[in-house]
Amino acid sequence: MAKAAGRRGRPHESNAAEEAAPRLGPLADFIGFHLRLAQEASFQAFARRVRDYKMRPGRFAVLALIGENPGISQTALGRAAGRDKSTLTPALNDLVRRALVKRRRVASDRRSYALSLTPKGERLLAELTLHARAHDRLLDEIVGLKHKAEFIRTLRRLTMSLV
Amino acid sequence: MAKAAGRRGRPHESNAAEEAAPRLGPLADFIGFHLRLAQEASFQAFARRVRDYKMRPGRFAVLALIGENPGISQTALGRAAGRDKSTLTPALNDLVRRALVKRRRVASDRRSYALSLTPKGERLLAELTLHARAHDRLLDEIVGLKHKAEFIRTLRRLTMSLV
DNA sequence: CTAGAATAGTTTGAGTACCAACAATTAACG
DNA sequence: CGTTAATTGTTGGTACTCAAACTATTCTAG
Repeated sequence: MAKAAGRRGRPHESNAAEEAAPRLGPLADFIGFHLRLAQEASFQAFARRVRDYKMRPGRFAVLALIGENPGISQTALGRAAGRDKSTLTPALNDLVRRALVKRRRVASDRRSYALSLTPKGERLLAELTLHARAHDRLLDEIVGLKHKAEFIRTLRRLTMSLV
Repeated sequence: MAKAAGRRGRPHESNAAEEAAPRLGPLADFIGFHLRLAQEASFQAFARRVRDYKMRPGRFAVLALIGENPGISQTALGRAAGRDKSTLTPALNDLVRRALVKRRRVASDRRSYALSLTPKGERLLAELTLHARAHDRLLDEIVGLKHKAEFIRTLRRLTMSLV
């Protein structure tokens, strides 16, 4: 394997080692590798789409989860979004500063916050959701509507099983 | 003051807003959202597995791609790994410092480097590949061997189509 | 009632990512 | 040849991530 080494004289040909399509080797069969590439591609595509809102997929997910679960705590939000709670602190600071999210102290447990959207946050979420739907329709097309449900089930199985 | 300010002592209600399983709302149907969660879970699981080597999935992919394509340039490596070239500079600095990768100047194009593994790099790659295979066998089990090929094809389609 | 454990959120530090701007080198074309 | 354009890798700026250490509060034994 991996022959084609050694000759150093006149590299008149593919000297530059796989200019177009490098070999993936064992990587080609690794689910994790392709998972990462696909996730990054989807992430970038969505980020480009909503660039004007200064929102990226993570922020959108936070906004959507708060909108869907008013009163949720930061810790629970982190679990749902798959992010460490320490990651949410600056993100929420930003969203609160932009008057999209409200942090309300909870009387029964003064350690935690109850998060909710402001009317402005609701409006922005509604608008972003339209873009997100459009983005996901594109993904649907690529995945194929027939396979979508099964594909998402598989992704969820991975998420759940690996913790 | 402000002691008995409210009604305490009735915490049997699910006041804390979705403690166990928050609602996902529209997110539940978004491929990108589940893609991110699954990728992160797989990433973490692999990172835990090879923690002792001070290697993470991205570094492993870089090592594997160089091993598979000796002489590859940093730019081509970045494309293959789905990373910006500027991201690779510090990563390669580290790998060179650890004597796992060699940077060789190319006579025919003195702008670029030809990357290759050192013997030590080859050995580490071989060892890491074993762990990667074990990790991926776990993923195979979750995905189901029957669906693996189709699953990877779908991921590749996403990567290629979105660029 | 009180000491210790557990939990919510914040801070800090290291790592990783992109992009834009840059110097050095090479290619394209008159 | 010489001017201009493109490419390779690096640097600097910003952003996002986790994990560990920390503060404040609540829970739990005893």
